[in-house]
Order: sequence, then structure tokens, then C-alpha cells
Amino acid sequence: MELFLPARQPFVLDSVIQSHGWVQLLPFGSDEQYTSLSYVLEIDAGDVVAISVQETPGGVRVQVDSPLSSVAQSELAGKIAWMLGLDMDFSSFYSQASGEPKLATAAQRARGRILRSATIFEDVVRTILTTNTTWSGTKRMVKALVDMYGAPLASNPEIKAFPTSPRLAAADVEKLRKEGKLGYRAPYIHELAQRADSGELDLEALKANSLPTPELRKRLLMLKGVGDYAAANLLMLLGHYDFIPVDSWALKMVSNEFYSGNPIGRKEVEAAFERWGEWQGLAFWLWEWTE
DNA sequence: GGTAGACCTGGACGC
DNA sequence: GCGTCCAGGTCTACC
Repeated sequence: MELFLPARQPFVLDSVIQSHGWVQLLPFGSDEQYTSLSYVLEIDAGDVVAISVQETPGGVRVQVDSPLSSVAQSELAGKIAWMLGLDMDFSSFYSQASGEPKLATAAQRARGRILRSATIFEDVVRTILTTNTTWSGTKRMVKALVDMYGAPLASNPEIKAFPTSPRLAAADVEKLRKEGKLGYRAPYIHELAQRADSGELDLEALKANSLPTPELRKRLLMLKGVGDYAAANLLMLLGHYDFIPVDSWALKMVSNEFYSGNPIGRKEVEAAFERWGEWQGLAFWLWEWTE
């Protein structure tokens, strides 16, 4: 079956797909030209569906591998709209960035939307798995979680969705640590899943929050395994760009660009992008760095 | 508020 | 093949 979803213009699907590395992590996938995004998700009714998204005039066309009830279709449409940020408006940022050569492609390519997972829970788990490791380590850990705990697609059990909070809450911590090779992150992920599954933690409510960014950041920092970098990354996924995700790569890039390669810290990174105000995280993210 | 050490894994390197 | 060192953020204890 197919769905058509409208997108606020301007919209360029491959800019969303290439917005960061999520597309390289299971169960995301894409073709080499980034014209199509694939994903597998478990919807609330318990069905596991594989979807493929292509850009079409005015929005996106979503191909679903199996028929769905109208309720499930509605849920799926809402999740895809969230993942692609279909309704997001970056006109204010484009206006501010119009005189900056290093952000010249932002408006041209409708950049700004950052690819999200279907749930905040999934994005928090992914983000924790990016910390204190290499990108190949992140890919390995995410693959292990999907392989070990993801719900299989009925038509092809080899293909699995990202595990939901109930599935990870029921997982064995030592198995996560040893077989999943999550190491010290295993108890963080397990505790997060248990709190989300019990209802103590309503991560999905953050999608519709109207909290000021500092308050939202405080809540994110209360999650075990989420520090300054992870919180800033999650804030951007939530549509708040006032903080910069400062990791070792950021320090290197900003040092080369603004500080002649001298050793710098978080404060220098923030100072370099302070003029972008509420858009500073996005300006940093979309900046065309000098190699 | 700032700092040091521990956490865990994979990869690079030397032997 | 084995051992050692290092990189990658966050947590905890301490000052």
C-alpha cells in the first residue's frame, strides 16, 4: 500500500537523509544516491512494517510492505511526519544565514531537518551508543540490539525493527553488556528502557513539549548516560538548536576554522557560534568546514 | 564549578 | 599472536 504525505516547502528528501549518520544505522537504509529512505518499525498494534520513502512533488510517497488498518495508517503517517520533520519551518534561519558563505547550501538544499527515529526512546538509545566510542562501534552496538531484540518482519524474519522499550526492559543486562558488547552502557540502556516501559518516564511527550530549551536540557541530562554532548544532540533532534553538540570532532573542526588549530574547549566553540543565537546548533551542524 | 580517574571496546602499533 | 596504548563522552568522588 502507499501513503502520500505533504511537506512544508522547501523540502529536499536527500538533505534529510544525509543530515547525519542515522541512515547508516539499522534499521535505516538508503540507496547510494540518497533518493530513497528505508526503515522498519513496530507500530503500537504490534505489527512490524517495512517502509520505503521517496520524494514526490509537494511531499513524500511512502510504500508500505503490507496492508494496514486506517488507525495503523494514521499512526504510521504521524511517525513518518515526525521522522522527516515534514512540517518544520526554517525560514527564519535561512534569512539569518543568507549572507554567510559557509551556510550557502542551507537554503539552496532546504537543509535543517535532521533525520529522527520513530520514537524519542530510540533516538536516546542511539545517542547514548554514539558516546565514548568510534562510529564503527556505534554501528556494531546498534546492529547487535536490532539483531538480538528487534521484532522481526513477518515476511522476512531476518529483517527486524529497532527494539521497543518493553523489549529492552525485558532484556538481561549482562547479555546486553557481553553479547551486545554495550559494555558499561548496558545498565544505562536497560534502566532507560525500564523507566520508559513502566510509564515513569514519558519520553514521547517531549515531541510536543513547549518547554524552554534550558529546562528541556535539564530533563535530558537527568537520563543516565546523557551528558552535555548527548543532550545537545537530542535537543537538535527535538527541534531546539540553542546548544552545540561538542565532541572531539567539533573541537578539531572549530579549532582549525576559528582558532588557527590551537587547543580549545567548549567555551571557545560556543563563542564561535554565539552570534547565531537560537540557531547556533544548526549553524554549527550545517557549516561547511575547511578541510 | 572544576578536575581526576574509571568505565569498555576496537584499532593501531611494536615485539 | 600477544601485550600495550590510545581515542571516544559520561559518571562519580573529591576539592
